This record gives sequence, structure tokens and C-alpha cells, in this order.
Amino acid sequence: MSKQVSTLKEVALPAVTTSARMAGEERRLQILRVAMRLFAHSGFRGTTTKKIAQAAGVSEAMVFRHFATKDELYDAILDQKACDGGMGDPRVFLDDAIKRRDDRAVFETLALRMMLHHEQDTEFLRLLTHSALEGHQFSEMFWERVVTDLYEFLGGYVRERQRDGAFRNIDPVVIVRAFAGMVIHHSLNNTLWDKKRRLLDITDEQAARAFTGILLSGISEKAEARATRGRRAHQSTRRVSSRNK
Amino acid sequence: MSKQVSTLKEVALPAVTTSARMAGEERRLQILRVAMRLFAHSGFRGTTTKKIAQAAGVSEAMVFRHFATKDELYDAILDQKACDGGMGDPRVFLDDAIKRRDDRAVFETLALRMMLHHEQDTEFLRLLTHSALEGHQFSEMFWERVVTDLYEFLGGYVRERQRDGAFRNIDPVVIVRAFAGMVIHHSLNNTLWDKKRRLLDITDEQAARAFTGILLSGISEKAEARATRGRRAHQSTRRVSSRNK
DNA sequence: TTGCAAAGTAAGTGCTTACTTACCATCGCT
DNA sequence: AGCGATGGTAAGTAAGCACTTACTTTGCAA
Repeated sequence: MSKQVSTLKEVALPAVTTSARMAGEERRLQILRVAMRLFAHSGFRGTTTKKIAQAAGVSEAMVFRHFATKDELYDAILDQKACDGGMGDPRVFLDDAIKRRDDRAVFETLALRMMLHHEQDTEFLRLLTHSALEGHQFSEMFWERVVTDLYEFLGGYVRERQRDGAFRNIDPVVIVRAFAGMVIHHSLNNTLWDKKRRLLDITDEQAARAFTGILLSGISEKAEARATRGRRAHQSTRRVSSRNK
Repeated sequence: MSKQVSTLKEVALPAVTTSARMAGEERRLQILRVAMRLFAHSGFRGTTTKKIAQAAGVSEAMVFRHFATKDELYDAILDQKACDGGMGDPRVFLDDAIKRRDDRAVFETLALRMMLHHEQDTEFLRLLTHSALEGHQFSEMFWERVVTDLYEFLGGYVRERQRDGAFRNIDPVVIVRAFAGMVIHHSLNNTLWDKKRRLLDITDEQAARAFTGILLSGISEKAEARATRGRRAHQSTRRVSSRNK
């Protein structure tokens, strides 16, 4: 590594050309959206109120008319993100699959929902990670509310299926961690590390199917469950995304 | 969520009480160590030169005597971390297991090595994540050098074992991603999100064994490979770490 | 048409930041 | 003893920060 390496990239986000005067609420929302983008990119400390104002095409004073402090603005953004919940309630959109005891559907739709959410709202993962690093309440709240809940819920399902004799007797929490690990790590890779997808370029559907396949084969009690499906789910999906070229 | 939530935690790192005059190189290393801790905690922008100086028990001017700029100090730290490589060369410490075609040993020792490294050098993951979020060269370099290399190496092994007929025909890159996901996500959880291990408290050995078990059963061609081992590797390891109480 | 509330700004305020300057203190060597 | 190299500091500086003040413009209802 050479000297003088660090040059934090400047994102010249083009000032939104909303020339005219805006209604109060409209301007408020616009500032919120703009600030969200900036906070997601540079974190709390890396984003100045001046930049926010410039990106919104107003003076700094306008920012402070709508939000008393920078903290308040940040919290307003996180509030919004927290209300989104993330991707909807798993208890709802997995209800059907769970009743049918369709393990593949349970894990695959969950994986897909998570990855799609992470992909369409890339700011979310960035805000969350920044928050976790900075020790901000948001990440703690998200953990306690969303993550804990998911572990409990999915862990419960796994436990049931173990009682059914369908899954091997592995600590359900470990299974959930393994599954979440594959999915979230993949999303984190795509939004943070390997945006160009140079190492692995597959669609979310392919990823969801592959991860689910590995996990289910990995925890299933019966060998039969493995052979049925998940056999043709791949064969060099690498660098052949439906999205690219 | 209530208003005015954000209060970035202040870490009152006690000033290192090294009263006396120090030799140049000694002081330099001390500042480096102290700064590493602070940068890992608060990132580049969140760490002031004043705090570094205070934590090292010297005046700010001393910091700038040893490092011309804050950037140079940061780079010096990342240089050191990068030279550590991370955890040693997998091609070396996996050599034996690979020659024996001992899949379990290959994945388990790799997982363990990674997790132990992450645990004993928690600053590493934090620095890396901060760097990735801030778009710093360090993360890119790490990606290109270490990560890409690991994918290639481990992917190569997987491909061989597929030719042997031992593994199912899944894209090797996907398999590596799934494996890395479980391991890294678990480490990230322990160092960033759930430091108290409230959700899952197992030793690195247990985690390595469990993840390897799931992965290998998940990708093995033969049903026999599954039953042999990995059967008794757990049964509610939750909340019973050898380290706690 | 006018009046007035709300949208908007220019130019600050005081504090913090990275970094500097000009000076003192102490160690080790002859 | 004494002196130069080196460890160390107090007190800056200019730029940048979050936030304020005092003021101007504009849409629109009566």
C-alpha cells in the first residue's frame, strides 16, 4: 500500500432542480429524501447540513426550519425506515407455506423477500450498518424488534419440523443464523463490497433457490428430500444474470 | 420511536498513563495502537486527532510529529492490518486437509481460523466495514487481494471434489458464498450487533462445526457422508458457552 | 388590492477541526 | 559540564461545522 491513500469519495449529487417555491410539507419530504440518500452514503458524521441543503436546492436555514437539529432529521429518516419494518411481516407472507409444511417455499420466499428488499432499498442496509458502527439506537431497535422476532418465528418453525422428524436435531437458532448468514451476507456483498458483481452475478431468485437448496439438504433428516429438487438449480450460473447483457 | 433519539455513545477511553518521555519509535507505535482502537470504534471522520492525542497521553502536536496528516496515520494503520493478511494463508494451513480430501477438515478449520481471527482482532472487521461504507481504498484492496483469492482457491477445491463425484453440481462460487456468508455473518453478529450474544451464544468451535455440517450435508452427493458425523454436534448449544458463567 | 402568513435567504455566531509555529525539557555523549 | 539532537508542549490559525438572526419574497384569501 502506498502513502496518502485515503481519499473519501465525494459524491457530487446533482442539486435537485426544483426551482420554484414549494409547499411546506412538500419541501419537508424532499429534504427528507435527499438527506436519506446522503446519510446512507456517508453516515451521520460524514453528511453536513450544508450538503443536504445544497442537494435539496435550498439554503441551510430552510433545513433547520423543518428540522430543529441535524439529529432530529436523522431520527425522522430512521423512524420512516423502521416503520417500513423492512419487508413486511414474515408471519403473514409465509403463513400459507408454513401451513402446508412446504419447507422449500418457506425458506425460499423468505430469502427472496429479504434480498429483494435489500436490493430495491439499498439505503436501508447502509443506514443500518452505519448505525450499528456508530452505536446508534436505530440498529439496537431494529435488532430487538425485527431480528429477534424473526429468529423466534423461524426458529419455532424449525423446531416444529424437527418434532415432525423432517429436520435433523440441530439447534434451531444455529440453523436460522446459517440461513440468515447466507442471505444477508449475499445482500451485503452486492450493495457494499462487490457492486459490480464481479465475483458472483446471479439473480435474487437464483440465489434464493441455491441457498435454500443447500440449507434444506443440509438440515433434512431424509435423504430423499434432497434428491427430489435442487438438482438442476444451477450449473454455472456464474456471470450469466438475466439482468446483465 | 421517540424524538431526539440519537446520542452517539462517547467512549471515554482512559488516557494511557505513560507518564514519562518515550523513545521515538515506541511513542509512534503507541499512537498507532491507540488510534487503531479509536478509528475502529468511530471510523475515520468520527475520530479526532485531539481524542487520539488525549488517549495516547500526549499533545496533538506529537501526533503530527509522527504522522504528517490524519490520513497518513489512518493509512499506516490499514497498511499494518493489510499486512497481517487477516489470518494467514489458507493455501498453507489447509494444505494437509486438502491433500487428504478431508472436506470436513478443510471447511471446519477455515471457518474456525476466520472466526478466531475476527474475535481476537475485533478492530479488523470494524475497520473493514467502516472502510467499505466510506468507499476507502482499503476495503477495495482487501476485496481484490484476499477475498477474490479465497473464492478462487476454495472454489477450485470445490470444483475438484465435484469432479471426484463427492459434491453435487452446484456453482462453486455460490457454495463459497454460502459458506463465507454463514461464517462472516456470524462474526459480524458477534462483534457488531449482538455483542452480548443474547440470541446465540456458542463457541467458535461449535459454530465452525455446525456450519460445516450444514454446508457439507447440503452439498454432498452421497447420503452416507451426512450420517457419519455431524449428528451429535449440538442439541441446544444455545446460551451455554464455555466462556459465560 | 392589499395584508399577512409562510417560503425563502444572506450573513452571521461561536465552537470544533486538522494542522502549525515557536518555544521548552531532557537525555546521552564527549 | 555543556551541548546538540530529540521528546514534548502551549498557543495559535484558518477552514468547516451546526445552528441563528434579521431580513426579503411570494402566494393567496378577504
